[in-house]
Amino acid sequence: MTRVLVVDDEPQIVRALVINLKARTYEVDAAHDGATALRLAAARHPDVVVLDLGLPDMDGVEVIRGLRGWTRVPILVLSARHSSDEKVEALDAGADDYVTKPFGMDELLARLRAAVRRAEPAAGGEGDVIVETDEFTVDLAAKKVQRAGKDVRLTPTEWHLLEVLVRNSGRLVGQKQLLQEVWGPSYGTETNYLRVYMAQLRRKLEVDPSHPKHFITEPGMGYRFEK
Amino acid sequence: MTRVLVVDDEPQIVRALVINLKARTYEVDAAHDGATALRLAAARHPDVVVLDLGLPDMDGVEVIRGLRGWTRVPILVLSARHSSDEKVEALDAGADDYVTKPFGMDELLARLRAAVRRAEPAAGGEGDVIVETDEFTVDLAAKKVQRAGKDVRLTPTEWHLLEVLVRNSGRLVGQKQLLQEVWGPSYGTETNYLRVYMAQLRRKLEVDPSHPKHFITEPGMGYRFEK
DNA sequence: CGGGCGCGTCAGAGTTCCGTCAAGGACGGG
DNA sequence: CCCGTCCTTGACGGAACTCTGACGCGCCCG
Repeated sequence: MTRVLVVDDEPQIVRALVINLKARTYEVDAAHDGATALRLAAARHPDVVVLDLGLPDMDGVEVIRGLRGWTRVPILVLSARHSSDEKVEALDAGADDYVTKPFGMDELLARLRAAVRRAEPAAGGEGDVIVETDEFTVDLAAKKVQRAGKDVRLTPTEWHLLEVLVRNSGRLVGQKQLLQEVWGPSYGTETNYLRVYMAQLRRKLEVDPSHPKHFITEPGMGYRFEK
Repeated sequence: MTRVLVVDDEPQIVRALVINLKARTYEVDAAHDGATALRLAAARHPDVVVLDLGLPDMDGVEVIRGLRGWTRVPILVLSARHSSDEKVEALDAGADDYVTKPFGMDELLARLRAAVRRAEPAAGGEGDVIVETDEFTVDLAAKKVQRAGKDVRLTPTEWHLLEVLVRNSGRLVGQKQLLQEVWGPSYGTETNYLRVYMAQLRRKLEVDPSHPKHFITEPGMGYRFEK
């Protein structure tokens, strides 16, 4: 199910959006200020963010930057300001779309669909995205891992970590990036989490967990997944 | 360079767009009807399409569908019609954005930048920039070095040093600059660090480390990386 | 011819970083 | 209310990395 984060300080707008979105079977989180928005985005990993620029605690553009520091989630800006400069600033800060109030609900929903659609896995059409190694297979779409024909049980955090690594297959992923993508932007330094969960993953997926073939440590830099 | 396909039947609008885009160093193709647009898109593979819905030969939405049949190129719709239904139809047909005429050029360009930006290689795919020599290859994005088909292990400092040299491929990099970029601004004189780590790099990457072909010392000045 | 300088090489000391284990706490389901 | 699962946190031994000093070599210049 698609998860939407709605950020606006006007309760009636939030209410209208939440009702309309839930009616279309979106999952909705709501925040009424920028700090909450950033926290919720980190905790819930929405598929799209609807963001009002006029927030009580911080500039909307700062929220955009805060998000763009660690995620490419689509951001649909909502604003009462029509000036061209405002739009340009928001878009260049990393927003995906800009709608001025008052807005038509139909149009907003269509723009939201467009934003979600284009964020979907690129090579659409064919079957699921499956990454294979000698010893196990990862199905990114189905969120399933198989080893020797049997499903492997992963906890949410383990899966999330695996997902980031597999999506960057072959590339080195910095520990800061890993931490921020899995645990959220404020967890840039808790490298002990990484150590614990990498060990879990290796125990569940590697033949010889103490001599990993696929989850490779690059000391001082990060980790790398290799087929 | 980014290539833009402009589709509109009003010459003055096309002219205004072409001038503005070329001034910002975009490469521009123009079409004045739907059939030409589809043909040009196939022939030239633009990075983004700016499409007016009101075309003489076919419905703009049909053009969108025609493009979406085989490409995910961003489509930015331009239209004189303000009705919500029109927007929804175009967006659901596969358009990425919808701007109503008359439009502000600044805003249009910002939306265009946003569309191009998010189409950029996410982090998936293979398309990394790779620097090659006879004996080894350096993948800057993946932080990966291969030699004779096998991965070479580099420590953070070694990698950092290599990165600076490769990014300045062919140019001389002063020792002060190297030291400051790798070890920090306060390390302008510790040239012994350089000696040690250059030796490591050569040992790992050069065929004959004592007679380097790629990591060349310029006595008294600095070092140079040569393919 | 000899001394100074810059560079390459080597090996050891010290520090940082990583894997592992285990215990405690939060949360949800039965 | 209890129990199981999952996340967090701390501690520790060992491995990897960085730093540092010593030495030899070639080159330039006195």
